[in-house]
Amino acid sequence: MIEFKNSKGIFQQIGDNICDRILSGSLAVGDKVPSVREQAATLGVNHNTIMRTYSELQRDEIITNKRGIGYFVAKEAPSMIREKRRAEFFELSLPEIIKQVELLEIKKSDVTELLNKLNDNENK
Amino acid sequence: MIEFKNSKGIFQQIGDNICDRILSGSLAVGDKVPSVREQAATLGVNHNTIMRTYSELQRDEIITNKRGIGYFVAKEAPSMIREKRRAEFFELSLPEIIKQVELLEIKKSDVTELLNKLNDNENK
Amino acid sequence: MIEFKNSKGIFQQIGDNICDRILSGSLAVGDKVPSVREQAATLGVNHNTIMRTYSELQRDEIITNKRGIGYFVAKEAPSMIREKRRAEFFELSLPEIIKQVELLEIKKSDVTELLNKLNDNENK
Amino acid sequence: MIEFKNSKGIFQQIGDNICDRILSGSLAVGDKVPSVREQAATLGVNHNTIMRTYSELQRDEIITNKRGIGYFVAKEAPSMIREKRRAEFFELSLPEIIKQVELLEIKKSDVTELLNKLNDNENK
DNA sequence: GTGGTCTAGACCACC
DNA sequence: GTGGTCTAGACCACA
Repeated sequence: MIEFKNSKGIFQQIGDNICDRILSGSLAVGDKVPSVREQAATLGVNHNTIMRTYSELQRDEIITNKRGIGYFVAKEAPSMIREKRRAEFFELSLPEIIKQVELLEIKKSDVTELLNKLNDNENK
Repeated sequence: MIEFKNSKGIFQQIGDNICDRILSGSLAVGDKVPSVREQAATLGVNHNTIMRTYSELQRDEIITNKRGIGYFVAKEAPSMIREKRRAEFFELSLPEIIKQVELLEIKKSDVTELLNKLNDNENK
Repeated sequence: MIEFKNSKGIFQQIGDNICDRILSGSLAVGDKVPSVREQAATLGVNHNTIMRTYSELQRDEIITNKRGIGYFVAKEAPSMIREKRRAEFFELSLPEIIKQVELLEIKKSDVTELLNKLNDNENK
Repeated sequence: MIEFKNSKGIFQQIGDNICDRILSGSLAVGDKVPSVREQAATLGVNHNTIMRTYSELQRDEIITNKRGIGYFVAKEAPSMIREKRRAEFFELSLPEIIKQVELLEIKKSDVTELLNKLNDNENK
């Protein structure tokens, strides 16, 4: 799950992963996130790396810290993450995709084919 | 045009830029690309940086080298670039987009709206 | 061991040397290779030179990189090296030898004499 | 015939080629070698490059210069070239090949197969 | 501590 | 003039 040779930092990949789980509901508001040591052991990573991940998530008010007990998913976490990501999506990701499709003369059908899968999801 | 504080390295941005120019036809197959030191002076960067750019472009068979003369746009450069970028698109960009659309519950209409512009391009 | 006036670049000789050590087993799969700067200090060369060596070895999938930790001998390294060198042998070295033997009218016996030593190896 | 991206200099490749032709008899002792300008035009190379080739061949007493007339294959050229190349062959090329065959565990049959072609040549 | 990038400047071989 | 390699030293991000 962790790509050691990715362009993003490992601490960031882990943070993204936690955000993903919060969005998908696999980590609900108020849930305790794995402890630093536990998380480090699970992922086979230095605990300093996890510390940085949690520190930044806390700074972004996505998790909160109760001293001596652990970190917990903040009340507003899902909406904050969704807000932030939507902004990134519409301002960065999507325009880039559009540009690529035009420049590379990619067939619309190749893209819509994959989008149709999403239609099914919306009907769920 | 070159962003010095981008996440991508300068040498890579310069390479991307050259690829763009090849795709757009501003640099045609067989054309001589600016000499290493000339390019360095033009862009205000070190010649080693350009060397790295050119070396990687040569490795990807986008430019070729004639000893003592310079670098030239390779015969298969446009197709190589297109192929490389398409691979990146379908393997990296698009899956990421799909994932985001699902996770953020973005409306299909918001995406298709932008795709419709591409229909126009196909009719050209 | 490193020849500074050789036709091959220093960075390449160092790479060849590492490959030799992998083939001979002195560097085993999964082993950490010396850190860039440590290696540089050991060999008395610049760290950029080692960076180039390691980058190319990584590109050839002979070593892999774990961010912030170091470089490690890749799983498929020995077979990759053997494959690469065999290709070089049959495509470059051997044809050159054949050409010389023909052109110089060298006696077959002079060559087979040395090849017979190899018979012994095969019987091992 | 000329590889622009070879490790050997172009001037050297051209010289090697001329030596090859002298060995094979395609250029006989006393023959006039192509003029600098003619050779340059034929190979699509700068005439300075040819000048360097001829200068070095002259220095090695493989060709001689008659001012205003041209360059000619020297009397002792074939034997000199053969001598030089044989030395290189037995001291450099062959030992390297032997080393490779052992290290890469290349089958003897793969090598002898190609050597057998030489037997046929010897019978000519 | 690790790698990664860039600069500045030097030196070389080749065309 | 061209590319190519190496050094020395700096700065940064990441673990």
